[in-house]
Amino acid sequence: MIDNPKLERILADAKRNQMRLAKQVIVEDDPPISNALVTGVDVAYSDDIAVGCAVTIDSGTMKTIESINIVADVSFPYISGFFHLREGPIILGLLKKVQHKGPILIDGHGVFHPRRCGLASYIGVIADVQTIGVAKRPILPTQQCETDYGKALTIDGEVVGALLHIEGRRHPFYVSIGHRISLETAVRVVKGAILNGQVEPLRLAHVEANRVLHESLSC
DNA sequence: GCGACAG
DNA sequence: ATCTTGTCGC
Repeated sequence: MIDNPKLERILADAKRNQMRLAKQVIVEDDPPISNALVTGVDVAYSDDIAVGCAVTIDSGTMKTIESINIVADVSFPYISGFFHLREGPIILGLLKKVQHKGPILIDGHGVFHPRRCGLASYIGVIADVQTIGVAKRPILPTQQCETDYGKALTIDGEVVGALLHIEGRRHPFYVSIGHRISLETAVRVVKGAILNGQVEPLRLAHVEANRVLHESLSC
């Protein structure tokens, strides 16, 4: 693993990097969403082996347009608030192979983060792509307020995300701006990619990542 | 000091 | 997230 003093230094550096990147996050639609293509990214693990997968679908038909995957070694541990140190490298490598351009759904938070730079924002700024954070659980306590696009999540009055309640689901999705998109549009994009109570691109990426993982595990 | 804490 | 069978609930 990594010894404590070494890890402390890495996290201190990562914090400064996150605060720097947070200032570069663009919270407007840039560019405006022009088609129905949406990409979902997920990573599956077995010890230090990781399989990342990106599935692009047409949210109008819910059919897959493109599916890419990558296998890599990952040793950095998961630490809340520093998810990017574990999953960032593999997702960045994955996106280099993705052809279709359009909003990318990331399994995690965007600006809903202690330093306003969760995995989705990190990926967005570093790769200069449109990203949206979609998580199943909050990372920080928040307040709520009603808006035209649903319940917004706020921290000390600052809007950091939105709740997306789906019928038939016990818990809501936590949607937040990743990069180059407005919260209103982010919610609309995720909403448009829902199928059977699930975010279809993320579900497909999850299934495919696990399939490839077990496949490459038996060889 | 104690508990919480994306995947 | 992952290790894992049957099981509770809609």
